[in-house]
Amino acid sequence: MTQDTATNPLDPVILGHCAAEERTFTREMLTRVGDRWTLVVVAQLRDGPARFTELLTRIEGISHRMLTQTLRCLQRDGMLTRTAYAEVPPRVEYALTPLGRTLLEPLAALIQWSNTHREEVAAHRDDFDR
Amino acid sequence: MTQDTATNPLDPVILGHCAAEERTFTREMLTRVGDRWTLVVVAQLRDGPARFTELLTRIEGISHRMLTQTLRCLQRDGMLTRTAYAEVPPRVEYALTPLGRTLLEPLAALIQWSNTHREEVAAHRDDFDR
DNA sequence: CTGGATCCTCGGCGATACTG
DNA sequence: CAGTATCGCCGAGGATCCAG
Repeated sequence: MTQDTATNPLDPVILGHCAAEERTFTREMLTRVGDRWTLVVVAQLRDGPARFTELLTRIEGISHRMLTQTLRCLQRDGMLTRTAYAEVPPRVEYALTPLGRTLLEPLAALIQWSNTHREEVAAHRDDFDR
Repeated sequence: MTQDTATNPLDPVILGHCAAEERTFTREMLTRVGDRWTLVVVAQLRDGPARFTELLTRIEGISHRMLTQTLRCLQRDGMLTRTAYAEVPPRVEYALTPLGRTLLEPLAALIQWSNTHREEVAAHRDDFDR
């Protein structure tokens, strides 16, 4: 490969100087993180497991359908676990896995960025809209 | 618990313990970063300015319409500059601003994460789909 | 309570045609 | 060459109903 592709992660992934699999996966992850509910769900599980209805209640605005879908997606990727208890009525608990937690760290950096630059961006927008 | 809420950016932003403005803006930024073209455009400008058609050619799959839209969006936020030269035929150059470049840093962390954990996630998926 | 399946709407995006 | 406006399609996602 080219010499510096290893040093800056942006080069290989975004510019295409790497395996198609990696590019695809990275795009997929960015899309995930950028979608409406993934992060909210993950954040809700950060301090401990929660049940389905519990999440549905706590997360304002999410629909039944999207919660299911988001949970399945995260579960499939090994970001969270689903534990069904054989009771009536059924009880299901979702919990973040260690892998799921590792994602929170790089995300924090991005969130930090947005907090730091919010006003600067807002100023640019006002200027542009004038 | 409560004491470390200030140190972990995830708490205020995602969990809602902060100003609505900040939450909204953070969501907006995550959506931006997660959309199909923003990062690709930014990456293309990383090594220097480029013209409209140049970008259109280099970025495989992007439509005329989406390139315009993506560029306007980034320009409005002060992430890039648009310079039109009074010539015939017209020439317009787009260039990343310092603000735009600062965004690349936290993004690299996320991209790094996806590279590191790609195979692990893939394994989970295979397992789940079985 | 959990979660699948179905229907239906709405908005994003590509294609295209048109201005400066 | 660069950019806007219009149209039409397609799919994401909400509402709802059914099942275990």
